[in-house]
Amino acid sequence: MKADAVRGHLDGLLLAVLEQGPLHGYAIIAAVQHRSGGVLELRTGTIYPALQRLERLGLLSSSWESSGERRRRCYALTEAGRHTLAGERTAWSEFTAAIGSVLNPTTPPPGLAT
Amino acid sequence: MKADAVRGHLDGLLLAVLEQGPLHGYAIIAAVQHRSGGVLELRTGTIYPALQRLERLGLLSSSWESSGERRRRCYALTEAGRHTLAGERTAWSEFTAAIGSVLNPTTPPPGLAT
DNA sequence: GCCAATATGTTGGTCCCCTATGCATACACT
DNA sequence: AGTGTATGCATAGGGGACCAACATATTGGC
Repeated sequence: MKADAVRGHLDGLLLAVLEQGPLHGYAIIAAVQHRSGGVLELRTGTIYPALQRLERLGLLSSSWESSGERRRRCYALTEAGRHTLAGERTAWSEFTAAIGSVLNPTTPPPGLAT
Repeated sequence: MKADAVRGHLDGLLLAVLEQGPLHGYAIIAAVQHRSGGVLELRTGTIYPALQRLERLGLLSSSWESSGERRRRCYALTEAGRHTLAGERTAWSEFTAAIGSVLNPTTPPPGLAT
């Protein structure tokens, strides 16, 4: 998987892994990597600005968790985030359908048993 | 479909529509639009530089078609292009599998009958 | 004391596509 | 003859998004 692959789909990934409960940045990286079968390895320089942006947009809310442990900024999905996630899923299926139908057309090239 | 959607997948689209025969730039735009069900509308400022780049890479070869008509630069897949196209298709399926498994995990969220 | 793992963040750079623009030819309509 | 529309190729400039690299701090093992 080329390094740049998630371009344009990062927001959906972040929202999706937070659907099942709040996580902090480092754990989000691990969650995405795990759920993608080890394929997607996000960088800190990628997700921290993205998380801040999503919080600015009101799709996430954050809080510091410091009790007994190392300080962690935990992000949780807001209602708006849940709604946006649903939209991202729809957009994803439309996107894959569009690209897929060009890349692998259902109309086969001529020449196989007419 | 957001304007920027094809980012990172343009090469595959161009190679794919040229698989069934040579086309010129304007026809490539029409072919992509048609095969995507009208969803993907590439711009000339997008594809002409891309076609030149793919030719530089040896994946396409071009020739001017001027006989009796308006001048057209027709692009055709080379053997290397055909090979790259196969790779793009593999990469595409890996890509969709990776993003899809994060966006729509097969492991459902806990709380539905065990 | 040192190093690895955990954890959050910023900075600079690059790539890639889009918007906007320009130019040229063919054809229909008036 | 002039105008408008469709066809056709091409470049310039801009911006967004992600990455690589770096900076900092704590925890725990050796």
